[in-house]
Amino acid sequence: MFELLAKDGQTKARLGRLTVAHGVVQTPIFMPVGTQGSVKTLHPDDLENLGAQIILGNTYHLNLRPGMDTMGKLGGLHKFTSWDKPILTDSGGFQVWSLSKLNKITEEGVEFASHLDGTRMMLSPEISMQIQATLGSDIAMLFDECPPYPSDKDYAANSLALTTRWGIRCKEWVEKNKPRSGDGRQMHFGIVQGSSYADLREQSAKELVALDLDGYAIGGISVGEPEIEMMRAIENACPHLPEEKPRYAMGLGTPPQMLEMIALGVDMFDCVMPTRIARHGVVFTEDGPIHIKNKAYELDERPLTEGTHPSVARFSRAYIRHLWRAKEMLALRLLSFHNLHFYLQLMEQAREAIAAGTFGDFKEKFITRYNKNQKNK
RNA sequence: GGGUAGGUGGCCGAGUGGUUAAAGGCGGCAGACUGUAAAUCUGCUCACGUAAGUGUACGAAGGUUCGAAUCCUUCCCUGCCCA
Repeated sequence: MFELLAKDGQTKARLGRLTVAHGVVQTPIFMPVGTQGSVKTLHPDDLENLGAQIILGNTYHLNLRPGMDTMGKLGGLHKFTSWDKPILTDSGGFQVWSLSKLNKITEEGVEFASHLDGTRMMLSPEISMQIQATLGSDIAMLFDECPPYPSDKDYAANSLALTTRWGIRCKEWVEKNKPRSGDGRQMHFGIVQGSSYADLREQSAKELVALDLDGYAIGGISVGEPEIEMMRAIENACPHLPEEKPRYAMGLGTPPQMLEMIALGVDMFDCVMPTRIARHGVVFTEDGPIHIKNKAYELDERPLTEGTHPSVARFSRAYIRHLWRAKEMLALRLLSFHNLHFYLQLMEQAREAIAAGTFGDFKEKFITRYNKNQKNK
C-alpha cells in the first residue's frame, strides 16, 4: 500500500509512505544495494544504525550463488541474511546489459553464461518471478530488457515491446502463483523502458500502467548516458505514471541528481555509487565528493563532514586517510558507512522539506553549495 | 686471508654492445566509477621546458669502441661459503 502524505508547494516532489510485508518505508527513500545478500563491508546492525529502511538483493547473483535450492531450504533471503526489514529484489534484467558479452536474448528470455564458471543458465519472466518468490522479497521487479545507450529507435521500440510482453507474462505468473513475502503479499513493480525517446517512454509507461502493478520503475538509465538524457528519461516517464503509485528511478544517482528527480516526482532510488565509491576512497560531503586518499588531508583533523554519523565523527580525515593508505579494512567500512549515512540523511532532509512545502528551496541551496565548492575544494 | 655471487631510477627487480631515460612490480601523485563480474580500473612519476628538445643517469675512476648499464683494468662496498 502506498499513501501520499504531502506534496511540495514548489515542485512535484511527494512525501509518501509505502507499506510492504516487512515494514513501512518513508519516501522519498534511498535503498542501499546488497547484491549478493550483503551491503558490502557493513553489518546489518550498521544498516539499522544508519536508519536504512529497505535494501536491495539481486536475482541473477543470488540464483548463481547460493542458488534457489539452498535459498528455499534456508527460508528465503530475510532469514538467510538476518535482515527482517523490507527488501526489494532486482529481476536480473540489468545483468542482461551489464554482462551482455555473456548472454543471448530471445523471446523466451535470456540465456546467460555464468560469469563464475560459464555454466549456462536461463532467465525468463517466469523464472525471474519464481526466483524472487523463493527469495521472498517485499518488492519484486518485473523482468525487463535494459537496452544499451545509445540505442537506435527501432531497437529501443522492439526492446520496449519485449519488456511489455515479458511484463504480461510476469503478471500472469504472479496471479497464478500469488508469491508471498513473510506473512504478507509480495509487491510487484514494472520497469518503464524506451531509451532516450519520449514517445517510447510514454508508450512503455502506458502499457505497464495497464497491468495495474504496485509501483513503477524507470529503467534503462545509468547505462552510460549523459546526465541530460538521464533527466529527460525521468521527465518523459513520470507524467504517465499514476499519482497514487510509487515511482522508482533504478540505479541512480548522485546527490544532486536524486534531488532533481525527487522534484520531478520520483519516490525511490537505489545506487551502488555511495558504497562502491567508498571502497574507492571517495567521500560524499556537503561540498561535493572528496578523495580521502589525497595528500591534502594528510594533517586534516576535521571529521569527514560536519554532519557525519557520530560513530564516524570521532575519526579525523587524517586518520581515515592513513587507514586507506595502509589498506586497512576499517577504511572501507567507515567510508561505506559514512556515504550511506550521507545519502540517507539527504533523503530525510528532503522528506522534511517536502512536509514543510519548501523542497524547491532546499534543493537549490544544497546543489549550489555542492557544486560551488567543487572548484575550490 | 681464500673462494664465490652481486652492486640498475625512492624501494624491489629485468636488461649482458646500438631499437635504453632503461621492462615489470611496489611506493608516490592524481583521476574515473550511477538497477555491483568493481577493496576495481586509468593516467603520471630523473631535472629544466607547454612542446620539440636539452642535460644528467645503471657503485667509483680510467680504458676499448663510431657507439657501453652491458667488454677490459684498478679500486670501493654487500651477501654467502671455507679458513
